[in-house]
Amino acid sequence: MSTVRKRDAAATREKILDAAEALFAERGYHGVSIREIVALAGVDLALVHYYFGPKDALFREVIERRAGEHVADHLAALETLRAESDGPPGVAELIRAFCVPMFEKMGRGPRWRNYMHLLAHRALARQSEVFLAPYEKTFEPMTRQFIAAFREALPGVDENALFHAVYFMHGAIVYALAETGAIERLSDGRMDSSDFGTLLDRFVPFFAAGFLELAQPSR
Amino acid sequence: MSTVRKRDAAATREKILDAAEALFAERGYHGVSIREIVALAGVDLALVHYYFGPKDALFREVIERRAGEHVADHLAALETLRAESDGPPGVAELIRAFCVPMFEKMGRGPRWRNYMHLLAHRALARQSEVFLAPYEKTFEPMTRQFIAAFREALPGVDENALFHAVYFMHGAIVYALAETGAIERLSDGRMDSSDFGTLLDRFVPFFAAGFLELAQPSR
DNA sequence: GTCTATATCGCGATAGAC
DNA sequence: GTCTATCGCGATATAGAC
Repeated sequence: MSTVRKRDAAATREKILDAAEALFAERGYHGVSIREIVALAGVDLALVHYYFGPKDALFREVIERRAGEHVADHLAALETLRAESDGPPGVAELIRAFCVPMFEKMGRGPRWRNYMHLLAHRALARQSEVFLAPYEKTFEPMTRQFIAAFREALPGVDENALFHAVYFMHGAIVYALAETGAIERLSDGRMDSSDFGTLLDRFVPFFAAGFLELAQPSR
Repeated sequence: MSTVRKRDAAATREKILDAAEALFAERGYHGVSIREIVALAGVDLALVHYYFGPKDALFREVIERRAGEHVADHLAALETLRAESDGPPGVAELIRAFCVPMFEKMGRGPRWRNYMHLLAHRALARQSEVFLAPYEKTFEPMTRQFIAAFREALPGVDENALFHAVYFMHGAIVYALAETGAIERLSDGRMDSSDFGTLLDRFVPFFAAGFLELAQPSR
């Protein structure tokens, strides 16, 4: 009996988190009410407060549910790359290791895709939003490790220029992950924002050329 | 007398639009109430409906107030470039003409800066948001003109690859315009997201290298 | 753990005096 | 053109029955 109760409890929690994830990804924190979340989840209104407390705590939990695995995937990709390389990994490999863990999750199914949409949307939110801080603590240390690896790959390059290059790359990734439909509209439907395989094949050489330009200006 | 009335009316309208612009840029459409807007503007609650009607119409008006001038600046930059060049403009010049009209506005004062923050935030919003359509009609034709110019500058390059390149560049611009504080945090305060002069000097060669890679793959 | 019922508040919108 | 007053609704949150 208590086992059944426990399993139901876990299932209820997940149903709420899944619904919240989908709706927050679609319309942002303020654009979604708890009532809409429970309607989509098929659970009672009061259960949200029972499991998660106030709305902002629910929002944080939606991100934190997947953030650990997400960041671990990035760090594992960097580790693998270092283990396989003689000497410091090259720029193209680092770019690939930085974006594959994100692009790959877009194909894992609707839940991970909603999570990535949510992260992309959140990446453009301004600092003042209360619920941003915990996220930054998880993701920024990972980004710093990649920046350190880029520094090794491009010795002698101005440090601030390198920060800017990573900044440019991160912006492009975030925009692609958001899947706003911009590329479908601009290409009159001939391209597909969810084709992250083709996107990756173009992304890596494009940004590698930019990073290499830092080390060897063409004029 | 009626002149005074008219001038006051226009001033009231502007006060509401300025306050709405600042708050929508900070927290998005759903994160701001009309009551907060009138509090910041120092005008009466009922005047918002008198001048603009419902909340979503006010939001559209905030964007449309500046969108015309903004888009015209882009097109003028492209025209100037074409007039000054023998033959089709080069890739670096096109990149500069595409991003200068945006970066430049960040230094024009807080109102234009708020408008750009709002556009950046909005660029990541998902299609379903009702109030996106009019904006797309204004900006997409301009973007198409730049894409056509890039196509002339890089004859023979795969068209979809070119779309992706513009997509990457646009993502990086949007992220920079949002000024989320990410670069300050990652650089431990040594860099400044509002220094668009330095950013531009790095942006142009970085992305020019990426575009040129499309035409001359390094391997 | 779940659901009913409700407290309390702030929202967008508007009617009508001035 | 501006302001007072208020309507009706839906929001978050919670107390308490089951």
